Amino acid sequence: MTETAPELSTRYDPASLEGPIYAAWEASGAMSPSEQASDRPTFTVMIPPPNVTGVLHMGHALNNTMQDVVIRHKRMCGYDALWVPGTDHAGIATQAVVEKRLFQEEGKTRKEMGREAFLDEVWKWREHHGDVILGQLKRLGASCDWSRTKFTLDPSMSTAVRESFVRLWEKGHVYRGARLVNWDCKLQTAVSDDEIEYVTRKGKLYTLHYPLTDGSGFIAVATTRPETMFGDTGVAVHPDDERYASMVGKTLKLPLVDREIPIVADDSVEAGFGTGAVKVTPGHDPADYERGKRHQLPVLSVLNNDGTMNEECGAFSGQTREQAREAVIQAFEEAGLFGGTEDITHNVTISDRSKTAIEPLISEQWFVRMQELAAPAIAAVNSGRLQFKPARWKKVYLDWLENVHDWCISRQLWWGHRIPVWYDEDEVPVASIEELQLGDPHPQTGKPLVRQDPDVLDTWASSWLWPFATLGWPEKTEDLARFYPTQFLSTARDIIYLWVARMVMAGYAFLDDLPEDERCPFSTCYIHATVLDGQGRRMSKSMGNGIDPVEMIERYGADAVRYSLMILTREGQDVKLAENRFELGQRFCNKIWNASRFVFGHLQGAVPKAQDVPATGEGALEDRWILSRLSATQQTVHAALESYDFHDAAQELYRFIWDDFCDWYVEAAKRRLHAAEDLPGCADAAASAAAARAVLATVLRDALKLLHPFTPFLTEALWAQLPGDWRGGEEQLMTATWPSADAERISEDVERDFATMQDAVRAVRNVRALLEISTSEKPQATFLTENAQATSLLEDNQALLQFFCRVGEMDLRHEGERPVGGTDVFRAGSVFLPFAADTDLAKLRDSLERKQGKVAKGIRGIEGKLGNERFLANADADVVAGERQRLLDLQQEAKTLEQNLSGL
RNA sequence: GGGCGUUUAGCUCAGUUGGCUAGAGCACCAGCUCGACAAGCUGGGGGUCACAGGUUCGAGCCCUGUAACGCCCA
Repeated sequence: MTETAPELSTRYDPASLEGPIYAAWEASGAMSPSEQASDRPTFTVMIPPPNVTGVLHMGHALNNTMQDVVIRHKRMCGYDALWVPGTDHAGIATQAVVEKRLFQEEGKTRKEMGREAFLDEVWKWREHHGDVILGQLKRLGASCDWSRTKFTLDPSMSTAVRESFVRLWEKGHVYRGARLVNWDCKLQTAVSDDEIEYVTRKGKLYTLHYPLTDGSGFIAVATTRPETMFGDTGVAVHPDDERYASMVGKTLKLPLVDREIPIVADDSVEAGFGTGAVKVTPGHDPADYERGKRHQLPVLSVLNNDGTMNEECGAFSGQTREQAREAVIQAFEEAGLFGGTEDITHNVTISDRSKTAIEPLISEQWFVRMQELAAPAIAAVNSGRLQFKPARWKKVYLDWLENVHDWCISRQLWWGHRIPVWYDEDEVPVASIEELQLGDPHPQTGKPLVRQDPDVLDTWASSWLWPFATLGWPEKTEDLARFYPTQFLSTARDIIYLWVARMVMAGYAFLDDLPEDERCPFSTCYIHATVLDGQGRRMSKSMGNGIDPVEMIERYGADAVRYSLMILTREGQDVKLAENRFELGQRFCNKIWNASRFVFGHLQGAVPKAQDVPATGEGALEDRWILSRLSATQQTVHAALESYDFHDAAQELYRFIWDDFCDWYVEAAKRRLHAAEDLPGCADAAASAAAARAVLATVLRDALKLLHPFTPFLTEALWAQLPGDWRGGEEQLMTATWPSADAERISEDVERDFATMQDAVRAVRNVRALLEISTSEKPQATFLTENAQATSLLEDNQALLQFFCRVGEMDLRHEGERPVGGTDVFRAGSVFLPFAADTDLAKLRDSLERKQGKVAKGIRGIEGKLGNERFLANADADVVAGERQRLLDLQQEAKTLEQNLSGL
């Protein structure tokens, strides 16, 4: 008799299995939905495209595991499941990476190289270093349809981007103009409001004295940026500030440039900040820009695009901002106009990309008018067409859309979708989906086109088309008809407005030939947890506190990483991760592996048949019990997956596999399997063993299916070991059918009876431990129950009880003399094991007394309730009945404990 | 300044519409070479549910306030 299949080692070894299994999945083509549309419903997930330059981090691992769990579940449920993968060209990031490398390795700058040569280099770089992350997703087990992989700069995506731009242009949603934008001086491009962050830094507040033109003194202005004074076109004070009331309306002579500027009163000035008077520099500060507008002050730009002072700054021109700051202060000191320095902490605006200070700068850029596009995206959430999970993120989404600003979509970069606008010699623009040639006549003016707009579009201007451009839009493809709108989008909270809101806007803006309720690009937006390190800090490259998922996959296995992430991440809550947390999944995988080895060992040479499984309501108690638990677990897991409660599903599987199946059913089955071996030729024993084998096979088969979305490699490997009959002709688990619960098998009575058995076993084990009875000893045991019913339950399952308790002769009764011996209570009575000559009663007595204390406390609590008339009057009848029953149980337990103790 | 989240065992976290003696995993203590698994098995100890009020017959859960930590927006 072989207990285990020889090819299965005692430890699960993921490294040797994962590669071939993934290759087999790919070769099978099962990661793609069926070619032809059928009556099967579709289920579509679009991957949030990672940067083409990126490598997998824990956030990706978490997010993509969830998507894979969803897509595998749906695939098994019979959907035409499609998960579209791809990458994002990440304009600024990618260009910066290649620019840096070219400069370091070859000493070249992009400007020296020219646009085309530089772009060639970026494409080459992408060819060799891009899409690493997609390979890493395969390591994780992601079952994407790789045949549909998209890149946001693919020709089909370019077509979509041009189409969208021209449509917006034609409807007047896109415009060009000079506005104050966030300027990244290092990368020398505009960035949108969403690509900047605020950091609190220590800085200095300088006081400068501006003399009044009428010679009646000066006004002291407080500023953190003295060097921008060349662009000052006014000074503002609060209208209620009495200190300055008499000065409002007068003018000042701006030092160093001798310009006359007015003093204005404006509500936005904080009288308590600095001196209460602030310089107004509309060309270099968003707040001042607004103030300038309110008071019709001119806008003056004093910086070049690289952040140096421009020709407006006279002798200071050409200096850097830092140099100019020092020089200006010195000049003010020399002129006797410097009022001193104060240390402060203030917010500095930083570019997400270059991490350098953002310079607000007046610049000619392209913008999208957002308000009108936002309206249907707002309605989508309000109508329930789009659901957020957790729901609270709806508010974040709506807050942004309801206060949306126009979107600066042009970037002064080369890597990206070039703006499809051409100009004639009079600078009259025209937007075109088709590539226009210089020299061609302008469609409206007829004059020759002399240049194309040099700028490219913001990367999000291609990403926002992702849910449908990946399916072929603007072509009316079959894919688009079949798979749009999608069902599930899972992403990080920090791109709710950068990406999620814009995708919804785009769906409504561009898919206008679809009915209203089919335009929203997805029905559920799942906002996943943020992965933190063991100390609760965000994982970041600069802190070096990240955990590399690929390294974890290599150490613990992909399934362990996936499963750990799923069970550790509760919905909507950040997850703290340390490397050793993956041991949880590793141990669970190993448990599944070994439980399967046990089952396979007992199926070899004696493959049970489906009809060996006892009919509903028949068979051994443990059979009925585990089949009840199996169906209940199927229901719970399925419901949890349907509502995207990954933690709950993972938890329930853990409990079922480890506690119910391994600790109880497998152990219980051993008795019958061994009995059949020990009694060859005994028909009853053989039948009982066959039933046990059939139940083992049933539970394992369904458990592997239920586990598959979470631990796909392990379960696929084990599936291949399951006897063919039990695979039901489904050779590949990935595409096997999801099990449906047999509700008839779920029985409260059976579960209650088995729980009584478990409790009796625990009581015996506890006494054995207290009396230090070794496992090899088989003492006589008495089970004194409360009533005949309990006794007959134990009698019916006598052999099982004896096996679990490792006892010899058993005395089962509900009346008669109370034996002397080591004792504990269980939910239907007491157990007694005989004392040995040298038994130390202290531990036993201590244990019983502690229990007595707890029971007494419980009784007091319930008596208090039941003695309260208002409780009896107000509480639900079943709650009162429950408390009454509970009191009886506890009183019984107290009485038993009392008797048992006095018997010692 | 506004918004959101968190606070339950030494650690990481569950805890359903308010109703059993508040649960799990890890860690800890004691004992096990048990015919799948020592990445295992068995038993055990461990909690003033952040704090203060309130509602209720009854609060970890609902309400008000406070504190600490974290995130987002301006």
